[in-house]
Amino acid sequence: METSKKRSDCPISGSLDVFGDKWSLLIIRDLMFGNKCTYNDFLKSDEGIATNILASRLKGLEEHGIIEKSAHPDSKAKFLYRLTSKGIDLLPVLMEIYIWFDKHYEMPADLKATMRDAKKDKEKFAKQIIKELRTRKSDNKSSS
Amino acid sequence: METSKKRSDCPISGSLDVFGDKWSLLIIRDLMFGNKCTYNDFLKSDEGIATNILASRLKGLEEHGIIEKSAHPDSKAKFLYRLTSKGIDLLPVLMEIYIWFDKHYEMPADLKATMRDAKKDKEKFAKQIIKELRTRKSDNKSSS
DNA sequence: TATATTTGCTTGCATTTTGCAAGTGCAAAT
DNA sequence: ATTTGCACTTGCAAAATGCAAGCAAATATA
Repeated sequence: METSKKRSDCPISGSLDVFGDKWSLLIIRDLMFGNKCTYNDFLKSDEGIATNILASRLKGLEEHGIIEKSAHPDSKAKFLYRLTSKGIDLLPVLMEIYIWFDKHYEMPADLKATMRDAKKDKEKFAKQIIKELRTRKSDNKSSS
Repeated sequence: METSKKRSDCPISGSLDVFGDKWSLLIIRDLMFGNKCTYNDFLKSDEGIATNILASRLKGLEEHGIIEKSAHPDSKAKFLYRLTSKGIDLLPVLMEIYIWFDKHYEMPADLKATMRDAKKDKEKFAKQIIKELRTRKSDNKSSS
């Protein structure tokens, strides 16, 4: 299971116990930037997460209070996964990873412009994203 | 081995392919804040990394250009591991993880004061750390 | 209304990664 | 000359991951 014991008191170590695996941060990315919010949305991501792993990661993230699961307004067969405010607070971490990657690797073309914005004024960029995340709570278009 | 193929073109995914496991970021932490620089230094960290895993992670981080291995000035039996500038560039990522953790969990007492500083002026804090990392290249006291 | 499809999973099993203990070779200290 | 320290490697058990199939409830389709 994913309710593992903590390895030390170190904040980095403790954080890794929450999202330090190959998949959790990708789910968080999908929720934050990918406009994804259902199980099948996550399954369809480019990296190709296995369905059992996805289930276990969603459970873990929920247990750690990073995401929350709720009824989907469109259908009883669906569920809505959303970032909690604790999850949204990971935005700066994600942003710094993007910035690091941008500096040392080839950035996908469609992200280059966004990255320029983000680097120009991190605070502003973050606020914009957070605003979108909040408004997304009320509306819900799950079109690809 | 650790020369895994990339899962997608996504920067988050690509970054995780470099340091997205349970141990790599802890090694980077030790190099960045722990004043550690030898194999045994890393082995002795609180989390208790297994020696074979440590070896494989060091190899991976070196292959990815995050750290570099060199002769230890004190002894031919030792090696010196240091962050490259690419590795040092991960400082903002680490800092944001600390800040996130500080907000949502109990911070170890000895880090609270440091965190206050870091949050007050991130740039300044980062520059200070980087400065220390650079000067550390010339000197080298591996006392605990 | 009956059937097919979608959705969000679970289960079983093979493969891979991890963890643990022991061992190895070279350097350095005693 | 022998022991100790350092940086690993090796072998094997345990755990995590990946893959394919299955499954129940809800919804769409005929």
